[in-house]
Amino acid sequence: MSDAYYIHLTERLRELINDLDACEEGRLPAERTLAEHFRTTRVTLRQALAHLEGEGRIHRSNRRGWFVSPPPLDYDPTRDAGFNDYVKAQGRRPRTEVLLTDTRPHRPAAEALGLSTDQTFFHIRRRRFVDDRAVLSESLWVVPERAPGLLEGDYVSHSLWGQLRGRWGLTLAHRSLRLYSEALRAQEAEELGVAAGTAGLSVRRTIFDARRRPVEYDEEHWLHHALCITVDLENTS
Amino acid sequence: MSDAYYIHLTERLRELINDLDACEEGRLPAERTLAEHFRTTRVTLRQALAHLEGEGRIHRSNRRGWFVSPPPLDYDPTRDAGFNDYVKAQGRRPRTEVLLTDTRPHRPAAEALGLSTDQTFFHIRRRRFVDDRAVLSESLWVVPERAPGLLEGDYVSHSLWGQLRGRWGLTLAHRSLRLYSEALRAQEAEELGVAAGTAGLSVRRTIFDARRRPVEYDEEHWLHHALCITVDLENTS
DNA sequence: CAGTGGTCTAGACCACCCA
DNA sequence: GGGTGGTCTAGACCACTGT
Repeated sequence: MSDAYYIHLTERLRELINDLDACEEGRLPAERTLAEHFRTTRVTLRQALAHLEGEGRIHRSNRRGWFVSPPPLDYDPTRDAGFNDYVKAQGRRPRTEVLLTDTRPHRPAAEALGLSTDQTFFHIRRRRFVDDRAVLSESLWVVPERAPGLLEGDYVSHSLWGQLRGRWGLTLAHRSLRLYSEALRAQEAEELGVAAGTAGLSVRRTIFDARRRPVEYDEEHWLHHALCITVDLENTS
Repeated sequence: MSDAYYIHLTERLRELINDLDACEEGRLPAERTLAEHFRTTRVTLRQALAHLEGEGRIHRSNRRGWFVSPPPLDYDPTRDAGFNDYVKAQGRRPRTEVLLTDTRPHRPAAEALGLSTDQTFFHIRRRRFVDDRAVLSESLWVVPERAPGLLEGDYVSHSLWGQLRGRWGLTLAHRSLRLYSEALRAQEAEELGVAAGTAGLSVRRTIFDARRRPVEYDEEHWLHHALCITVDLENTS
């Protein structure tokens, strides 16, 4: 039924968003204001907003309101350019917050890396921002034998992978990626300032060095429209 | 607010889904029936269903009802194993329908491949099923000079890439992928039997041969929870 | 034609954010 | 404390699917 009112509403809101985008303040008016303006109810209005959210045109910050979404970030998970580098290269402003570090076993990491389940890891959990919007919550588990003293280092402002190569001479030779569309769970959602159940994209990486020794396992949870994944391959057939 | 009723409902429905999953018929009862059973309204019930849909536990076929979702398909877009092969390898049943073939210019393909915009292509549009559920709508544009006579061949039951290698001796040496979370547009949604705006995953591929000649460009639109993308890389740092 | 999901109304109260 | 989004009610009619 393409003549549903919320479809029409979606198009009208799209125009509004384009106008807002030109302005500084990319925030939409209150739902009640919009509903009144378009002579409909909040339910129908929210249906249209949800539609635009699904397209990645707008997003909401939990209980704060609706905002125009910036263009997605290009991201190549197969390259080890640091987050800071590729965000800056796209004219955006990166920021990283470390939420926690510890040393302990972690079953999924152990299984992915083929280690025994009581293997301990250096664990880093952090949150990353683009232009002051939290877009990524991630956890890394590094095999301590590969990078002794890692947690004493400055693993935030410098690229972690750069350090693994530079300080410990590791070659990140074998990498396995898994990408999956998900609904963000309570913890990640809270860290990213969105409602639980918001659409996300999960990236899991398992890395071995040139001697096939396990190096690292990590899980990334992205706001799903914050990124466009790109991969360039040469001669891998 | 984790004590919202729809959250509780979500958990109850999750149990119901697990039970249904064991049975043959993976269809949920009617919304009105469920709403009455849980002593709530359809609005609230649908909120819980939408939550589970976002998690990929259930999906709907437009106006037909809600169904338990099967596990996602593992898919490596960097390998050129045919769809039929890797679906079967996972114990699932593949099927392909050709929706249309023609020969004409296509601007996005031309731009991606670095050709002039009046370049014509062999165009194939098809729909692919896993266990009789339509999960993928795709269009391919092949440079005619690379594969003369392609559209007369049996490009359906055999792997297209296999033919490019076998019949025309092409090496698919340089590949560029773009993955993006999207909302399915009217045409793809209709082909997949879902409502427009349903969450999807878009995969775009650009391929050059060993001599860097343009070979093919394609766009895939997947139901977003129908697949888990996996990529294995060796020594690419 | 009966039953289903899709859309919509006109309200209401609550939890949280920010000034 | 005022305003915001988040949740919820109790209905209604429409469009489509399947028999």
